[in-house]
Amino acid sequence: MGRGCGDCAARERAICAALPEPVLDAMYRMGRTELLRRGETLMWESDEALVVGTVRSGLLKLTASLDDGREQILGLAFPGDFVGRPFSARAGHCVTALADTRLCVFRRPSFDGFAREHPALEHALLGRVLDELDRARRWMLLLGRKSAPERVATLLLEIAERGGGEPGERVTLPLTRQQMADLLGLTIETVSRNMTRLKRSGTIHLPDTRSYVILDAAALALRSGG
Amino acid sequence: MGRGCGDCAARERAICAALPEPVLDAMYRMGRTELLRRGETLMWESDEALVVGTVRSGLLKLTASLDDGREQILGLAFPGDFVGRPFSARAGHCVTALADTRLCVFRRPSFDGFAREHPALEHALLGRVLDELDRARRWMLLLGRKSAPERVATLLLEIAERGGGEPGERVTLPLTRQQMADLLGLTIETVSRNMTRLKRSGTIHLPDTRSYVILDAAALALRSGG
DNA sequence: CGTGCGGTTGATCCGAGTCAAGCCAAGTGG
DNA sequence: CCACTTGGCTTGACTCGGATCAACCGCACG
Repeated sequence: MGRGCGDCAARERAICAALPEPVLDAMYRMGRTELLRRGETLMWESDEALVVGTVRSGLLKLTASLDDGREQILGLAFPGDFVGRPFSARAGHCVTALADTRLCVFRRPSFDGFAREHPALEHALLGRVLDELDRARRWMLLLGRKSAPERVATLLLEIAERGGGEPGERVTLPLTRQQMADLLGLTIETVSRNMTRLKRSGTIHLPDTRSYVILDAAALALRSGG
Repeated sequence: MGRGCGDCAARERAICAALPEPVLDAMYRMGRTELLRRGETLMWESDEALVVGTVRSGLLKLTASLDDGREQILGLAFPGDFVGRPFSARAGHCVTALADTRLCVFRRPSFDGFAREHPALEHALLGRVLDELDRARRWMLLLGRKSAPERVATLLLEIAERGGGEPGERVTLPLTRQQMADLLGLTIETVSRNMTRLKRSGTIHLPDTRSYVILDAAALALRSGG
């Protein structure tokens, strides 16, 4: 696949879907495949953002932090998701791998120029960013107004839904308890306590610490607060 | 100015800036001026979103709520800002006037089609939505991790900055205490207490309940937590 | 084997929520 | 003119949920 990241870009479900062939070809030549090991960081909150990219496999977190180290996860990037901040020098958040992750990476200036010349790409990007904004705003409601039990219930439902499995199926949890806490604006202890509370009430089953089964979806939805 | 909202659209600083004349002309014909009185709502969280628009004058809030009435303000829309959710049937949030507001409104389906045909418009929109996403994410850090005093300090700095006046200038506060609370994920009492605490410490001055003067910007920045 | 990491659980603390009272300025109606 | 209401705001007393501090478990790994 030469210098670019051919089959990588070609298989992106969101950004590249619906792009005409010649546009895709040109994109191939711009992109490079990059491997990010668990824990490594693609870009920093305060640095100039030199790249954008799409996730091929693995999982990334976007985070922002306060001076004293308090951290908030702003979102996760699953395979197919776009990361980085086009048209701006600063991303405003860190991007770090939660698992070994393969990316298709573009230098930002080239990507910006390319996007400006290809409305189909900008249209796809716009749809993607609008979805992301919706998700961020729903999360603002959770962070601003939901109680700890509601937050945990919401997260479990969301992940189960995102995975798309049958109700009653085993869901794999791609996050540690600490990462759940960082996503929910809680502490690890509070997350843990609420998980065991859900377990004891028979709402969920916990085969191991990185997966769960929803036993009573209605009860979980009730606890999620709407 | 006929049926459309000619000078309205023409003067939007963000969406229409950089659009070529013929595109603007076509947009004129699509848009309608609408007046929203303080407290009236343009669209509801759960309803189908039939319109999008830009704010000419006044102030709007975007909100989401839980079943039991707890409310979170997701953002404010000042003159020039775009509101609504293009390319989707559901906005996912309410849009309500905090003051009497004039809007330039477009039926969503027409706007969507028009945007698809005019890459310059989609590009402008993309830039706007990316900024909005950045802002939402910075607010997620506040909601998830900042203490009440930090939240209040952050808001006062942000509004002062957005207004762009000199340091030491009187800043008019476009929000009631309740609205500040809804924005910060706090209660009205906590906001009030922290305002008086800042006043007593000499960090700010409060000429009346709807304006303030920053006396010690450094101290305020320090209290905002980074 | 120990060591470290992720997770759980308990005891305690504290910050923000809740409940309640009261202030002040701007209506409103007699 | 005054009496009364209303809405926005402040303040105090108290409660409670989630943070903090600390101990401990279980397991993978050198």
